[in-house]
Amino acid sequence: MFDKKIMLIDGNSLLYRAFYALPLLQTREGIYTNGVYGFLTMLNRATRELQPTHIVVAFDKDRKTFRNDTYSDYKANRSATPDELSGQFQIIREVLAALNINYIEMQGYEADDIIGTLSLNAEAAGMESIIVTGDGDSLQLVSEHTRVYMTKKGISEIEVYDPAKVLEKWEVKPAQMIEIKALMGDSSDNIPGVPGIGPKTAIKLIKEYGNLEKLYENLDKIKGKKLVENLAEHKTQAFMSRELATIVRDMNLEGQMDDYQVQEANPAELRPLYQRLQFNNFLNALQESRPTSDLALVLNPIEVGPDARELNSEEELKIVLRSFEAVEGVTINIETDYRHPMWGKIQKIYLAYRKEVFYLDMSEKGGFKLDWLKPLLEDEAIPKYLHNAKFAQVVLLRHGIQLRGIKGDTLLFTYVLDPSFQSEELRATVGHHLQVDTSSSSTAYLVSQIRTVYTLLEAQGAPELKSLLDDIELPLSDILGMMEFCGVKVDKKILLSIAGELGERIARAEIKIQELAGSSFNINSPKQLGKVLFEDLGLKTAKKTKSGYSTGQEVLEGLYGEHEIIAYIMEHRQLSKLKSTYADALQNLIQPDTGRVHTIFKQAITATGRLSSVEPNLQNIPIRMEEGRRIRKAFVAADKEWLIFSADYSQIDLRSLAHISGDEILIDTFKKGIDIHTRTASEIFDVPLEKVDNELRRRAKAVNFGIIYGISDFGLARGTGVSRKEAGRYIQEYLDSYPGVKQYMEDVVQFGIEKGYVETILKRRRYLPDLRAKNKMVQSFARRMALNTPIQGTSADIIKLAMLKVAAELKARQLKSRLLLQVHDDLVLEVRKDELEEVAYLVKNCMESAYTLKVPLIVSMKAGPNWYDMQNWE
DNA sequence: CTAGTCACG
DNA sequence: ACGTACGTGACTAGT
Repeated sequence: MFDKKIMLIDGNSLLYRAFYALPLLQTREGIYTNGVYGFLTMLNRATRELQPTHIVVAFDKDRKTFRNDTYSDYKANRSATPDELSGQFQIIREVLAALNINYIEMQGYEADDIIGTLSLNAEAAGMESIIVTGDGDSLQLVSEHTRVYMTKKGISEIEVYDPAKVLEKWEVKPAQMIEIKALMGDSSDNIPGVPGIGPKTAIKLIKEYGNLEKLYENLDKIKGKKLVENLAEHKTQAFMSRELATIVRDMNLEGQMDDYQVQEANPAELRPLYQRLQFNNFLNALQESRPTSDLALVLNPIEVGPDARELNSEEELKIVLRSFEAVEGVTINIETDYRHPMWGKIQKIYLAYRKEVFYLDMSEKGGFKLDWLKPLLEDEAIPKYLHNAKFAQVVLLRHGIQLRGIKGDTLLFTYVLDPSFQSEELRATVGHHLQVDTSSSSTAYLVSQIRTVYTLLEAQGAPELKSLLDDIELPLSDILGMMEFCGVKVDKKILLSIAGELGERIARAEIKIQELAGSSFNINSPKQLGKVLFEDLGLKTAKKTKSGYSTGQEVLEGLYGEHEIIAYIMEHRQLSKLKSTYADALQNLIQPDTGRVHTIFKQAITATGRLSSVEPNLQNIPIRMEEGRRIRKAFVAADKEWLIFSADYSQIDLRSLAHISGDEILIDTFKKGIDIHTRTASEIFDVPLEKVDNELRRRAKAVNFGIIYGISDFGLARGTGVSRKEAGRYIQEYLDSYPGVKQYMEDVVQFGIEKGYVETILKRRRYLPDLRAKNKMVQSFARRMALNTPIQGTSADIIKLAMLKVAAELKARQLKSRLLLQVHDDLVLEVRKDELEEVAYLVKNCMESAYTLKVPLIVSMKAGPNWYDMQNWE
């Protein structure tokens, strides 16, 4: 008896759990797979650990696949639609069929009911049951021969419940779980319970009285007036809740227990399925392994090893290094205590060579000297593989070590293959490409897999992407590393004085605002401000957000004439933004010993190929408004010998568009050096160039922006202030005037629909599966991205090329001047005064010749003692 | 940890 | 009928 073991899987809860636990995973064809992947991983793990003789998966048939309350979370956090979750249920069924695992669903019943019935039948047949689930509903089924195997913390941990464990956690017998639920309810299952009763009270009451009947018999003995009232008032609801919570255990199921015996899977069916889902590791397992059972086909045992071997002395290291064969290269990973290369202290270094991983304790007590590694790190001839090489490079630069011979970077490789993949984490990257659950993998294992991932990607990446990686991103990474290490000098005294002044003005505005409002409140709270404006002062409400009145700039501008207070609020907003984000925050990011701030340029974040900048973000230092622009006074040159120098592309996005679209009029305009917005105004408003006034030019400028962004009449109306209809006419006029652009817009969308991605001049891709979405809104979002990405991305490509040229030229001429920042169309350098002329000439040249477009690239330059006081330079 | 707001290209 | 301009990061309030 009880030597047979049936595994009863709650398909809904498990897939649901997996879906949320894993980052949204999508194949290039747009099939969502994270839920399926997580489900299979859990199935594997459970099978491996439990060794069942029988398996069944149960699905709900009458219940919605997800709940209303969580749907809104889901919508807010994930851009997926419900279709994509239910789509995954269908895929699971297909996979289960190929695995020859039975699944059951029955109209009018939930998965729990099927499981409840089967576990009872199993017991009668002398079998042990193990229920695999992601939620606690089935705890009531626990008995001597029925255990619950429940996933926790997403899917990474597992807890096994037997009667003792239930008692420990819930202080009652498994059968009493329904009484608890009857009182506390369960919003996810739409069980109301009794209001005001949560788990604590429910447990207390059931522990004392055993069940609802006894509880209500003794209602007069219960303490707490409100509690008794609630219990009395909701008596019917409590009993109804209990019924809802009770799992059916006597369904009429046709199958015999032995129908569910573990069987051989069908590789011929599995293979195309895994291919379509891009489950490469499962696929490999299919091809390579000589399966001992069907489940070995899905199983991909989590490899935790190899364990790292610790090296403690220079001698040991030398012996190991001697065994390295230069050509094969070595994998390196550096861990710091804080994830900023200029602030963090090195804690551990991992080296991996072939199958071995070595671990160096770099903490104080470890006593390992970084200098011992210097010969290895600086040797150009030893190829090195890293994940985020720039981080290691900058950390090492701080210790006077030049990391040379970087051959591969899995972060950048992952990015060029698919810029939408969001994660800088090595763990996530390895998990993503090798399709293994790395949640419990050791760092040593992850480091050992960097090389594996790199080789895998080399095998599957298109050649033009490999070239984008090797010729652009990898060398650029080195330049960005030097820029980060160099940093920009920031004068703390200037920031302090600006902050002081702003503080006073903010205080004055605050007093005035409170005077006018007649109450004291926090102006920085949109919620409180909305109340004051629209309730206390009774201003007419224009726009709403999810959670209340909108108090954004646009709304305030609309209210400008309505009340005196508005002007002060706008002033307060502006000033407190400047103070908190710039004047105050920047001070804390100055490195005390050098007086410089060291941003991190994120090279693998944006979907279009641009860089981004963090800690601090130096790509959004104010410039448009004079008030904020003054912040730039604090960004100063190193000393009297140096200048801040800035060179920016004029209209680079529109030039990219001219090139990509080949539109004759756009090309003509740029070739003749005519102001582009004036020309556009002349075209769409049908007036001669010299008759274009400021207002017409302003509108035309907005139209040009609209074109770049993937125009819509609504958006343009907002940008210009004209009516939506009027905006629609502008667009029509524009497309008639620029037929090349119109053609481009049609072509790029068509290309995107056919290939699944759009691309830039350097063949950088952005996958847009949503172009084929059924949901119109989702689709038109994707359409705008398809229109914008080649333009923005091409401009990003061009300035990256320019940076490579500039850096190479500065180095070749052995100039001391250096790149500091990139702000999308702007390069900022720190230039020695005696090099100014040469540098200006060289930078202009490199930028203008970075890539030969069908139109000229024009660069304008400025120089000065700080980032504010700049004079044009020619 | 999210939403609202606002700084930049 | 829907509800939109593209791409970022940081701060604050409030759950």
